[in-house]
Parts: sequence; C-alpha cells; structure tokens
Amino acid sequence: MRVIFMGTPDFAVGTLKEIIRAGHEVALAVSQPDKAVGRSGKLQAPPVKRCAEEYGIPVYQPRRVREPECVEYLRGFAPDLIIVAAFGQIISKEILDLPRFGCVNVHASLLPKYRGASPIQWAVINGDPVTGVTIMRMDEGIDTGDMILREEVALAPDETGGSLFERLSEVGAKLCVTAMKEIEAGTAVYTPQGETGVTHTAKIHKELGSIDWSRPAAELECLVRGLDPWPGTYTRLGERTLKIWKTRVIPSERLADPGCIVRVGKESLSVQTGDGLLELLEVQPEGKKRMSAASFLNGYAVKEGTFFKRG
RNA sequence: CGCGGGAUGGAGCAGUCUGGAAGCUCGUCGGGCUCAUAACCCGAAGGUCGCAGGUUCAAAUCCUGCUCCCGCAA
Repeated sequence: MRVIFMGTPDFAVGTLKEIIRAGHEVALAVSQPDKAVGRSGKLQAPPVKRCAEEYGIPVYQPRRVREPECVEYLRGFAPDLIIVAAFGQIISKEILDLPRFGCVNVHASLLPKYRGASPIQWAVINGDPVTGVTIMRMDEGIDTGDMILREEVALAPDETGGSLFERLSEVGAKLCVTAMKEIEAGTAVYTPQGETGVTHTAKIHKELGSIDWSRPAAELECLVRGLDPWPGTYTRLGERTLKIWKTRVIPSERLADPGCIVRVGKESLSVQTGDGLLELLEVQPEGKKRMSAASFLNGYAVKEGTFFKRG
C-alpha cells in the first residue's frame, strides 16, 4: 500500500521500519519540527525524521498539520492509508477522511484504558500487571476510534518506563503491519471500544518526579520505575538534588516521620515513607552519573536521622 | 555564546582558595581470628592527578586552550 507515516519519537521508529520491511511504499514521513534540545541548545531532528532520511523518504515537518495548506500537501501524495504513531499533534477530520482506508493509530495501551499521552509510563506508575498495544482506526475523538487489533503485554517486576517503551514499540510495529495486511485484504474487523473501563492519562511533567515521602513505599517504587529514564524521580538532601533510580520496598512499622533516613548500611540506605520503608539502591547526585547506593555511601557522608525534603 | 557542577589507583570522594612527599571510605589479592561470615584484625598490589601548552627551583594545586561527563533551565 501507499502510505503516509506520521510519528515523532523513538517509539514510532520501529513501526516505520516494519512498514518499510513489509514492502509498503512510504511516500512521506510527517514529524514534529526539530526542537532545541540539550545544554548546547542545538536543534535536533526527531528520531522518525532521522530514520526516514536513512531510507530516502521525504520528510514533512509542519507546525500544525491541520492547517489547510498542510492538508492539501498531504493530499498530493494520494495515500491509501495514513499510519499515526506517537505523532504529537491533533489530526483533523479532513486528514482522517483523506486516505481511502482512513488513518490508523498505534496506541500503547489496552484501549479504552489510558487514552491520551504517556500511556506507557502510567501503566508502570500505577503498578498494572499487564498493559499492551491497540491498533485502531482513528476518529475525531482522542484515542476513541474502533479497534482493529490488540495485544497484551505483561509487565516485569522490574519494568521501567524505558524497558516497557521498547517492548511495546516492537509489539506495536508488528501488530501494525498485521493490521495493514487485514485492511488491505478487506478482512479487518472494527470493534467499538465501549464505555466501560475508560480512563485518560495526562502528559508526564517533571514535577511528577518530585518524591512525596508521605506516600506509601510501594507507590513510590512504581513511580521510580515508571519515570525511568525520563524525567526521573528526585528529592532534596541538604542543598542538593538527589535523583533516585532504583529502590526496593521494605514493609515496616513507622519508625520515624516520612523522609527520614532511618538506616544507612554498606550497600543501601532506607527511608521512611507513609507506609513502609523505601530502600534506595541506585541514586544520582547533582552533577554526577547514576551510581549504586554503595558507591554513593562510600563518598558521601550520610547520617541516619537526616531528612530528605520535597525537591 | 542560557545557568551551574565535575574529570585524582577498579568504584565513590577529599586535597586545589593559602604551590613543596598521593589521602579517605570501599573493592581486589595475601595472611590472621572464628563453628562460621557479607563481621573483625594485619599486610600488599594498583595512580602519566582528563588532554596540550605556559609560569616556577618545584604544579593535582596558578595561567591559557581543548576534550569528555552530568544537574538545572528550555
């Protein structure tokens, strides 16, 4: 089929590659504009753009793809189908109606759960045992379209936002190509999402990573994993920020007020939370790389009884 | 030229202001103690102090340039 691919981050790259590998003609790749990123403030091309260029696919980066002239530009490519994966812009009705087979979206959750942004991280943050990928035909609502295919993925106990991101990306890529095959053959079945189990997720903000020690340890442990590798969780030790990358829950009676470092061992340190202790196993002092708690404790004098404060 | 921190034996840090013999907490190896140990005691190996110049009798330390890493902000 002749398709236009719309996507921006790494999550979408796998799908783009899989579509190409399946022999479809990707006439155009649409991606968000280059963004200033990092300390240098240099413009950086989004991953999908870099990938498309490798394959010699033309790239289009409109500020707002729903502007009339943008829609006309897309129309010029006469696509059979538009595939959308983590694109980051609203697709207007004109675009939805443009291809013969409509627009198909790869969404990283088991819809109708987690409609909206960052469904992957939220599955980890909420401690879900299972999540997945849904391929659906887009309509005008946000992630409300009829489902074509769905695949469940179980979360590992040590799952992080990053690891789940990779796994769902692969699953989504394969599932997308399968769905395309069915669409082309006319055998695709479109199933409405229904009204039960609908939830929405908000985009992840950095402040979400500010640890509130009055929350239960189990909840914080999930938060730490969900926000790894971005944006990470953090707290404040004295005047400095300390990022927290790996933890373990230790059930315990309340030994002190939340945030208090109740135990400093050789390999780790434990902090009182609202419910249970959180043992810190991997941290990152400001200006330093991630390091094991053991390394951290070797070089930094941390006394039992001191408090972490809200970052 | 957005703000800032950093690069010192395998790891994490101190020492840099006030130049003058390489330190601390671990790890590793050997030995000892012990029923035993991740505990304790004794000993050892291991470092061109990021790179390149400069100043000086003498530079981890002062000056200049460069490379790399990271936190914040966007």
